[in-house]
Amino acid sequence: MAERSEWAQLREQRMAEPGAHEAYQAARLAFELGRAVRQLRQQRGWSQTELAHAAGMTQSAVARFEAGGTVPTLPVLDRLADALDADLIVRVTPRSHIA
Amino acid sequence: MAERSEWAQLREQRMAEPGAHEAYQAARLAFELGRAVRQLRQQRGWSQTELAHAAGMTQSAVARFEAGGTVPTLPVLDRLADALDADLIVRVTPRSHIA
DNA sequence: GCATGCTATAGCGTTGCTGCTATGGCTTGG
DNA sequence: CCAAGCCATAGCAGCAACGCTATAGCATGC
Repeated sequence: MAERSEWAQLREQRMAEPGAHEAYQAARLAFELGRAVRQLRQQRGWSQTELAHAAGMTQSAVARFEAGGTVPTLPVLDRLADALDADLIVRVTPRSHIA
Repeated sequence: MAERSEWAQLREQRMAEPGAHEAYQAARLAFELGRAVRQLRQQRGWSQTELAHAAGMTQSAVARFEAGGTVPTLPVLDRLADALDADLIVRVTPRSHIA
């Protein structure tokens, strides 16, 4: 874990900055979504290449996304979810309990 | 309703195209999210300008988003939700029931 | 009439995600 | 050893969302 990818380091720097609460949350979201998708994919025994094809993208895009390389856009998330026979749920709900 | 904005027409065209299932879903999501945010904002009795300021953006950005003008990105949604004291929930869950 | 406040659009520069190809490392099987 | 498959990155073009200013429409109040 000594050396990391370019964007992984950049993202980490961002998250460490003082007034970066928003960007931090976004990066965190990207990370967790990536993990969720990876989990679903592996549960189905699919390779990144297979998922990529099913979702209309390339293996590199899947890899980048799963690693949290970028904050994905909703269209992409939707296609991935669809390929995985999953539902994409996006909601803005009044805060019930403070994090 | 005879004349519409540029992007409203563009988006409608996209949604009408034959093989545009994915883009259609994205546009739909944008629309519903916009409505949800607008509702929350109005519940608080805020103007677009006030919300914009609280979320670190301008009134025009809020208006464009609420009208479904663009498919919002997760960072923006997060900031809006935060300004509205709301939680942004994004999840990819295995399909429980077919739509 | 005029001023004020709220919302909707237009136009434009900037940023960042997407989509792609190509490559390298790693493991497994022949 | 070599081939094949999987995953991670780099580098680049293209494009859509963002962020902004300015403006117009439409009410309301003076």
